Amino acid sequence: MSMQQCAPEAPLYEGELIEEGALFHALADPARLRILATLARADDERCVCDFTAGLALNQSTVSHHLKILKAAALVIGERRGTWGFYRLAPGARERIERALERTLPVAVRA
Amino acid sequence: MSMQQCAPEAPLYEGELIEEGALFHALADPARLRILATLARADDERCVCDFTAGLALNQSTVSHHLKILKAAALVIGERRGTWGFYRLAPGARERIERALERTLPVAVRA
DNA sequence: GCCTAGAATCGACGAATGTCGATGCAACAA
DNA sequence: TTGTTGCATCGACATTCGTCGATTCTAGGC
Repeated sequence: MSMQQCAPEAPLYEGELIEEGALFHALADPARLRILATLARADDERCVCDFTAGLALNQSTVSHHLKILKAAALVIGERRGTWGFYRLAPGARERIERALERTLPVAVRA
Repeated sequence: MSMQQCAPEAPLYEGELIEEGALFHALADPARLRILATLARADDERCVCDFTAGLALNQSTVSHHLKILKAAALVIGERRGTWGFYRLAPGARERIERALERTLPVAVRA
């Protein structure tokens, strides 16, 4: 018996990471990332019409992506009059960073 | 005319963010996140059999997820003898952090 | 040689996703 | 009132995704 052994019983990381997966899922689309990147660089809010004009996508598709980002609590939407305005949700980046930290902690050695 | 105005011409963020979206896509599944979390907490590599045993998934499904993580350059796989071993790719976390930084930069005000 | 075991690949399936066109809705303009 | 405009919602479609069973491949053990 000279065959290389694999450790007899090595358990997996216990966490389910379901919420983390859902959060990363909201980031798994270029159009949504571009919306987030625009909002992150805006001083304040941005009009929905900017996204429908700037993205090469149908208006209903843009609305669909905004809904997903809102459901993930990454953006906050508000309607004033005829126009809709969106802004980055407070702590959006921190939530992503924490999800990443729970998955791939910086402290490699505990 | 008292209607609230939306800025006349506000361009979007220029980046395409396609690669970033693909990277986040690889993270958009709890099983893959759990594999990554396990590898990140391992001193070294882990046997594939640990994942097939620990995840409530078919062996072919686990292999499929490992292939996706490998294609995203988040893990490195090696086969020695009968067993397969995977480890976290060097700089995996840094690549994710940079993708996040390109999307939601920390420096809110340029 | 033959047989076994771990892992990757293939084929198929249902479910979810991204996209669009059409419709609905709310608010303003005339 | 009627008409218009911006956005959300609905219905449908093709594509992708996650999952499984079966098969293939490689490497050891006999």
